[in-house]
Amino acid sequence: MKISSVRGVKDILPEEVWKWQFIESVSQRIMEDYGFTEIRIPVFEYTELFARSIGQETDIVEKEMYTFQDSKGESLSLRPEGTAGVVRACISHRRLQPDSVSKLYYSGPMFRHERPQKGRYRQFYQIGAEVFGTDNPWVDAEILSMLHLLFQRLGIPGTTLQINSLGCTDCRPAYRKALQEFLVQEEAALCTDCRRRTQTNPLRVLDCKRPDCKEATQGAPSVLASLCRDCMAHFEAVKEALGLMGVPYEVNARLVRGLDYYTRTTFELLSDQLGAQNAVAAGGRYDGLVEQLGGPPTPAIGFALGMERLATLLPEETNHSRAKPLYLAPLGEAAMERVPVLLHKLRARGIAVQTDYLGKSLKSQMRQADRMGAAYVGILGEDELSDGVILLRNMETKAQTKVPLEGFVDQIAETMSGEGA
RNA sequence: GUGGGUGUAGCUCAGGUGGUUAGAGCGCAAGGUUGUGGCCCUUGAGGUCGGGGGUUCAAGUCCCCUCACUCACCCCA
Repeated sequence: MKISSVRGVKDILPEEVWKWQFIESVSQRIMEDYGFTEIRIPVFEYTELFARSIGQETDIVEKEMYTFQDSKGESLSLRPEGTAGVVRACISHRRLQPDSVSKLYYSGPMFRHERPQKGRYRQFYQIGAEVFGTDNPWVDAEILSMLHLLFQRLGIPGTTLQINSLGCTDCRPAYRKALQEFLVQEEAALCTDCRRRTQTNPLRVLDCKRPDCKEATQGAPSVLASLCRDCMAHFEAVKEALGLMGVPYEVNARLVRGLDYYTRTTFELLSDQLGAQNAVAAGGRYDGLVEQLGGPPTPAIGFALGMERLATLLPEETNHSRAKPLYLAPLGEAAMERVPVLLHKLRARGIAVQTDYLGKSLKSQMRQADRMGAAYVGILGEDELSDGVILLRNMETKAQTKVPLEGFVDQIAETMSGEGA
């Protein structure tokens, strides 16, 4: 029986895995520098957690979660995103104290049952970060500057940062109502989806891609114009800080987020090279979520970035070269018998060394050594064995020297460290 | 969930109007040097032509179904 992988998931093969390692190591470094520490949370939670945080009415919860019952009949779901779990963990462990800030990051697979598409998989990897305990607008700007720096370090070209503010519980309801009234009047010009959204989630109509809908909502009231004084001041401060730091951005008053918990600052980092799935990173403030999930009132902000999307944007030349190994080429059975112990001693000294296990010809072994980028090849044949030496070939200069078997490990350790290999 | 495109060796792809043993390049393996890499040359391995059904004397090629991939809608990182 031929077994295949599940639809919408993919293997990250050895040729490509460097991209994930690179993204992980660079972002980990930056986030640590910004004062974030890692938290590792479960891949599944009670379904209710996601329903209450992301929003019962959202598509993610309504039809995209991998939900199942365990043997006790509890409804569990594979996480469709990371923020809910992080918030839950912080509440569970009572880590959210008044007047203190905590900064956490996470990474790992998320699961959503969507139709697979370019940059959209059913198991996909995200890196995310959250700041709890302050609504200081400088922190919003700090998060954005961190993303800006991250993309710079990764060498990702052609991205733009869009920001918006969705207001708070004081000012958003009024805006929502005003927008709804406007949309009802324009209803004739809207697509069927947008007519439905007018009732369920009017803000999303602003995000519709259809030209007709865009046209019809040209004159729609702007969120930004309806912000209360505090939200307005907050948004102005974020923009000012970004300006002072030289982080380029665009204000997009139609930028709306899909998850219900967002308040005030929201943002997306868009790429011009990804087709329809063009959001590489996105996030925003969610000042009400912690309390809503049963924690103390705690303002918070965070983001998540999609690793697959980022990986496709990485310039190929980013590929880092790994340390050039030593290749041990035995010839004949007597020589091959000496190999295991020799390998062990070399590796115990921290030397990267590889060998042939198939008893191939020297020519084959040389080819193989060349392919794996070996710096040196140690040839051990009958002649060498009887002389008690190993013939050490420098693959770059082609120079060959006889090294006594006795001191081989020490000598090669010195030779290879001397070249920073 | 809805539409469009595509499915031939590990990879990238050729295979007019259906007609004998299905091809190339790259990659892989062996050899060209009695024990020596990159270039070059030779040879070789590797394919139920996504799967199933149908039309036909004959199907990789036509028809139907199905699955997968892909792009867009939708949704979103």
